[in-house]
Amino acid sequence: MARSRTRDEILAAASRQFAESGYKGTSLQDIAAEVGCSKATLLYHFDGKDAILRELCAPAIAELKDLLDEVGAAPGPAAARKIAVEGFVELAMRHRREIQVIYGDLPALLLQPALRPVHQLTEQLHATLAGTSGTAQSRLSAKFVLAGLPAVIFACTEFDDATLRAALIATAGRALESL
Amino acid sequence: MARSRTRDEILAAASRQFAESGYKGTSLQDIAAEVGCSKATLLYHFDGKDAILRELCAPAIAELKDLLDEVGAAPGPAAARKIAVEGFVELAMRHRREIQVIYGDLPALLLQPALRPVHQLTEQLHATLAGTSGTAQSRLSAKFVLAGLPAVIFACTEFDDATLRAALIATAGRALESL
DNA sequence: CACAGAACTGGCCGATCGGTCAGGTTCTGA
DNA sequence: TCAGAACCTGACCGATCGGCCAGTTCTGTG
Repeated sequence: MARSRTRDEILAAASRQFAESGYKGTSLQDIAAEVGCSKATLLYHFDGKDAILRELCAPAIAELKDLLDEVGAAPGPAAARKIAVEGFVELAMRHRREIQVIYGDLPALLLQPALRPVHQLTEQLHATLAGTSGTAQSRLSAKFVLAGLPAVIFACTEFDDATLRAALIATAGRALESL
Repeated sequence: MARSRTRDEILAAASRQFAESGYKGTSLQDIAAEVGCSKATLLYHFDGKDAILRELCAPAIAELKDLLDEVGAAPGPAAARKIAVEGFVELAMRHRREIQVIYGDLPALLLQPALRPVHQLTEQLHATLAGTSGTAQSRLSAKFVLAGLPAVIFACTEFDDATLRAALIATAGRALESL
């Protein structure tokens, strides 16, 4: 995979800047400046700005897909919801920046080719959290949780991971417990 | 105030496009095209792109300030929190698009001159929701609610306002009730 | 040492960005 | 009737965007 040191540094700088300034708000020149190389070097290692975003988000998107497979194999709706919440918290914490980039710039960023699969995956996750009842209240709580989790995970760097994980699962659980 | 019909149409188009595509993702040309006028006309009516954003968000920001004054005059922490949640839901619903623009693009958009006051106001709101205990859990829940509310309000156009308002207050209340 | 291929760069491209300006048109009140 | 205000526009500006390419430097191998 990671074939060159410069290539990794480009991904790292892009991750940081995309999360901080947004995809549109970050130029190739900005990334190149942080890496300490020329803009042409970025385009030597990647097929374009979109390709950088795609490769950056690929692991997170793949894990999101795995999570949904796991959710699909759950014995019942309650178990599915539990897996979805805890799994998403875990996933979002492992990929803080990417999740921030993806979920922080919706819906504008969803039009980006690199994030094509995300929309469907998010819809599935939403459906799981909302449960089978399909009431307005349940769908709304699900959206609430899906929006709140990434925002908090990115914003809260002050807590250690264990504390953050436990608190998020508790808060999300309370928000969803109307069902 | 609104001195011309074209001026209002510019604000309406800008509001819609900023919310849909983000501030950076919307060009003056895009707005002009929707209005059906030239780009120069936008800059005749406004001092620049930033001025459009400023005027667009001014009412929402003013109401946010009023809300915080009201919160400050509450008899106790519990009452303050109740006023904050219900007031913010009401405010965010009345200014769906603007709230989406402001809260949907953080933190990149906060650097925009037009949104200078927003950061401090948001901090105050956060402090109110978190309460005086200052525990990690309470601060985290507060951020969770502040991120979730705007996202849901913008995303959920399927429910009537009364349903939405009631459900949001209930969900936010549950998320916060660890205190 | 020679050489192939990977890594990297400066310079350039067309497009588009926000913004300016001179000038034309339309509205309005004395 | 007519001057001035209000309104609107096409043409243009410098800056910056993502992307491209020819050419140079680095590096590992026979």
